Parts: sequence; C-alpha cells; structure tokens
Amino acid sequence: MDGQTAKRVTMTDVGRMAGVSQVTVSRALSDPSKVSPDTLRKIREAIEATGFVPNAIAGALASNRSRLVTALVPSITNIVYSSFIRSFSERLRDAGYQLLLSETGFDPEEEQALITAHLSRRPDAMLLTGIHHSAQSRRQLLGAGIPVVEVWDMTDTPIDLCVGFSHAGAAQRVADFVLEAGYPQAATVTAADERAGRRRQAFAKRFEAETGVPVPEAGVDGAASIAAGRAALTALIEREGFARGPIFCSSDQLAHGVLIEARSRGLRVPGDVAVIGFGDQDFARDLDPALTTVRVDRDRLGQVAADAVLARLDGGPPPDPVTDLGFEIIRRASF
Amino acid sequence: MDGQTAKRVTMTDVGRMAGVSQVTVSRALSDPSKVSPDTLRKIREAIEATGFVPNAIAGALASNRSRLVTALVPSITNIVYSSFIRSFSERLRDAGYQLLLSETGFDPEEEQALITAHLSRRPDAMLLTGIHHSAQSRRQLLGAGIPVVEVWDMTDTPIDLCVGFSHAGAAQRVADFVLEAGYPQAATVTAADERAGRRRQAFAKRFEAETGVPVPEAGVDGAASIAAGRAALTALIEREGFARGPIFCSSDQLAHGVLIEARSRGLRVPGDVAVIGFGDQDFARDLDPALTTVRVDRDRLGQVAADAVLARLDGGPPPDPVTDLGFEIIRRASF
DNA sequence: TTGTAGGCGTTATCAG
DNA sequence: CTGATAACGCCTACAA
Repeated sequence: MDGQTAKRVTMTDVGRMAGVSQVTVSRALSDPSKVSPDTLRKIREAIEATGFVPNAIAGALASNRSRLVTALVPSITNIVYSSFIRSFSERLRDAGYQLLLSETGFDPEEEQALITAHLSRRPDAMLLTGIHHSAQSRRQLLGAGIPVVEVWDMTDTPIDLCVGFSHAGAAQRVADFVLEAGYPQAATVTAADERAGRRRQAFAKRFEAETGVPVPEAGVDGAASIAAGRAALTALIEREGFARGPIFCSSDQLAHGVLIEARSRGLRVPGDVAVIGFGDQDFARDLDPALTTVRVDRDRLGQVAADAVLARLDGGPPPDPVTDLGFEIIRRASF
Repeated sequence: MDGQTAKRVTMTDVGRMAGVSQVTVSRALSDPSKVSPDTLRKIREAIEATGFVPNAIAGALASNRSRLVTALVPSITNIVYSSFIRSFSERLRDAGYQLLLSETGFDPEEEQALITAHLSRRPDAMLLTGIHHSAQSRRQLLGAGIPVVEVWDMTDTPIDLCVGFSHAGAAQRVADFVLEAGYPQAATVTAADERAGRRRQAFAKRFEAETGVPVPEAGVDGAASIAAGRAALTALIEREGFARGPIFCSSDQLAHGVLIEARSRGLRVPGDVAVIGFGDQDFARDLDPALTTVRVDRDRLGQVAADAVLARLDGGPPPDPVTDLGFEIIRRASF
C-alpha cells in the first residue's frame, strides 16, 4: 500500500489480462460496437478486476482534446456568479466535459495570470466573466483557437462568443422607472466592482439629465454585505444629506442592508426611502417589505453559454456570436 | 487564423528560435538557475515573441504530477460549501495547484461517478464533502494513492484525512441549550440532506430522552429556501399541532423563512416561537430578530484542509489525520 | 475484429 | 551548463 509509489493500472495491463492488445481496450472504452461481444466481456472483467481508471491526461495529450472547460468568475461565494456556473457546468457535464474553476477576485492582473494558467491545461473551451480583458489575454485566447464565452455583460466585439445583458441599459431603465414614478431625487449605493460602477454611472447620468439634480453616491469597499448596506445608508444620510427618495443599490445584499438600516432609523419604506436592488436573489421577494429589484435569468445564461460553446465544439452550425438575454425590473413593495 | 487547426507553440519551437534544445527551455522554466543568464534571456525573448504557453498536460504525463486538486461538494450555490471551497482553493493556488470542482447534488451515485471521472484526471489530491462514500469509491481512492480530505463531518476512520466537526455533537449541544432554557417542547425543520437528518435525529433523541416529549418534525424537499422555511412552519402548526417553543432548523435559510412566517402569523419571536438556525450565515445577525444559530468556521476549515493536503504533498511531517474544528452556538434575539 | 507503429509535448536520467 | 534519449499512457492512422 505504498501510496505514492503505487503503480497505476494501464490499458496495457487490462489488455494483458484480457488477452488482447492495448488498442483493443481503448476501443472497447471509446466505441464498444467496434469490439466483439466476447472480448468486450473479457475486457470488462479485467477492468473490474484491476480497478482500472483511464488516464484522461494521456488521452488528452494523444487526442488533443482535454474534455475540460475552464471558467473564471470574480467570486464563487457570490450566488450571482455561482448560479450561472452551475447551469453552465451542468449542461457541459451532460456533454462529457468537466469544469476547472477559478476566482479572479475582481482583479484584472489576477485574471490575466489565471488565463495563462488555465490555457496551459489545454481546455477545449473557456468561460470568462465580463468583457474587459488585457490585450495579452485576448491575444492568448485568440491564439488558443478554442471557443471562448464572455458572459454577464454585453459587447459587439466579443473575443468569440458573448452571452449576457447590458449593464448600462439596465441602469437606464431603472432610472426611467424611477423618473416615471415622479421622484425628484435619487441616490445610489454601489459596490467596488467595475460593472456595478458602470450601472451607477448610467443611472446617475440619465437621472441627472432629466432632473438636473445630482445623484449622491455611497460607495462600498470590500464584499457587498448587509453590514455594508447599512453603513452606506448611514453615509448617505449623514454625509450626503440625503433625506428621502429612491436608492438604487448594486446588489440585493446591499439593498437588504439599506432596508434594515432604514427600519432601525424609523424611516418608512417606500414612504421615506424607496429601495431597488439588483439580482433578484431568493430572499428578495421574502423581505419585509419585499424588494424591488432587477432580474437577470442566470440559469438561462449558463445554459445558453454552454449551448453556444457546445455548438462550436460539435462543429455543427455556428451559434450566434452574441446573445442578449435582457433583464426585467421586478416591482415589489420596497418601491 | 484557422482556430481548430492552429498549431500550438511548443518548447521545441521556442528552443529553435533561441538557438537551444527543447530540454534547455524546459529547464529555463522549471529551474532558471540551471541555465546561463545569456541563454535564459534568449529563451525569455523567444517565449515572449511566440506567445508560448506550456502544455501542462504533457508535463503532467511526463512527471506524473498534475498540479491539480479536485473537489466534490453537494452544491456550489450553497454558501456553506462554497465558502470553504474558496479558502481551500486559495491556499492551494498559492502553492501552485488548481482546482477542478464538481457538484454531486447530494446524490451518492452521482458522487461515485464523479469520483471516477475526477480520478481519471490524475489529480494530486482530492477533497470530498462528507464521510460516507461507496465501497467502490473508497477502493478507487485508496488505490489512487493520493491525499484525500473528507470535510464537513467527523470520523475516526477517514480514508486519509478528515477536517470538520461532529453533526451529532452539535445537535446534542443545541438540545442541551434548549433544555437549559427550560423549554418543555421543541420541533425541527429539516432539509432532505443526510447530515441535516443526522442532526435532527441527535437533537430529537437527546430532547426526548430528557423530557419524554416527542419532537415534531417538518421535512423539506428540494433546496432549503425561505419559502420552504415558511411552508415548514405552516406544516408544523397545521399538521403537527405545534403551538409554541423552540424550532431547530437545519439551515439559516430555513430559519429565516420560519421567522418570516411566524411574523406573518402574528407569532412573537422568541415569545411564542424561538428559532435556531445552522451555519451562521452573513445575514443571521442582521435579521429581525437576529438569528440564534450554530457557527462553524468554514474559512478555517478550507485552510486546514488545504494545509493537511499540502503537508502530505510536500512530504514533510505527516499532518494530523483528523482535525475537529468544533462549532459554537451563537445566541441572538430569536431565542 | 484486431494489431502494429508512430507520435502527442513534456520531464527524468545520463552523458558530455 | 547543455544535449540526447527514453519514458509517460493513450489515440490515430494504417495494415492484417
């Protein structure tokens, strides 16, 4: 049982035991119909007896197909990302691919390093969160000659494929939504992530263009949490002099914090302060008051991204390079 | 730019351009000190010029080390698991390993299939959630001769390493906690996962042993959600005739739902119904009333698991086979 | 239906 | 310090 030195069983070993050559074992595994029923049985017995597990590394090297897809997300503990990763990997698994996953922590340099590291595994395809990548990364990705999906954002010029929605578009629609409700002023609570920043900007721009009233902002460092949302509302009130009106938050987490802080300050929601989140997470509908938010179909995003990749991989008709999944404003009691 | 047919740059290409052999390129990458400064420079230039990305697959096959660690969790969208995966993978990445992650969906058969699939990638180590694995899986794992950490549970007889806590122990402590507070009766709300079931059982056993009063249960099918928690409290009240007392929930999600349903029924918390969750998630302290729950240090779990694996891998002093991280009951206003 | 030969791109081992 | 040469375990021809 000397673990480290343990000789792994190979196809050659299995073949020897079954009285056939290594290639026949390979065939029995990849396409049983090409092997006679009798030898197939013997091979299966030998596999069973030896506990043979095929070596995918050797297979990948020889065939130039790794059956591996890699993905990069900002954070795996954030349900927004983990949910589309789940539907993405599920569909890929059904097609025989496995998922190598890493976290960039929203850091562009880290992303670049990880892209190189992932590419060294010779994946058959790759998923990236977002559309901004370093020039070197783009070059490497293009050079790899594999399908690449950029998700959770929108662009006309993807590296290869793009599945997502427009953050600026969503934020503008939220601004219009707020304007239509007749509010003369509004504020934002925004996490320190580039896409959230773009939403904040698009929201403020539209709102200010229509009303001429500046939109105060509370930024959030670190992870978007309830505590951060509470602190943000405090900052808006105490530092920005924000008294009343709607607050567009960059995530439901932050919005939840804003709701809690508002309640603890005796503010009425939506009477004094109206709250809009982003993401439509599970809990949004169950908060009190229920949270108005922006919904993006993340399950679908993962599926569509996987389908696009698989279409590339299967060599069938080429998939749409760009898919805009859109978004939906879900109006609930908090607004 | 014919993607699929694109010839990837190899060490041989780089060597040719730098005027050295392929082996020298390999050395320049793995141990620069073994190469003269001058050729090192030339090699670096050639790498830069060609955009060479090493083929980790070939490297793994030749060296019999994949620098890959794989992990199996029940669900990646559940923060309970994703949080220790994050700290686990972070530490491993610092040590030069990458993480291949799959979801079992709490399904033992799926787990067995995935273990085989993962093993075929020849990982250098593997993380499993839980301590119950099929006989075949154990055999394969043992045969692989690699470090294996089982986490999020406790056993005296791990396959190799174990880092976690005792679910039965935690549930008993919760029962004692409830008994000490003098409650004559209690109920449970439990998701359909084996560990949650074990907690429910240990809790009920202890409580019934002390009081002689049976502990009514509401089970939950599907994912633990706020909606499921609400439905569970409804079931407890309407089907089990549960009127008042503490409710031990198998997750904070479910507890959150119970809190919301209790409020909507006009029940006072903790006056009529006291609520105890499990997990101490972010939002637990910010609910109203704040949630009493059981905390397990998941970040630490991932770190300790990674350290144990790395200790095995580095061939230094052998790590403790079993690490009990314990747990902590966090008393807040809901109890 | 089965087998032989060659090669995938590295690393390990020896020589020089 | 550098270079041959032989694996690593499998897959893709091609042949029998």
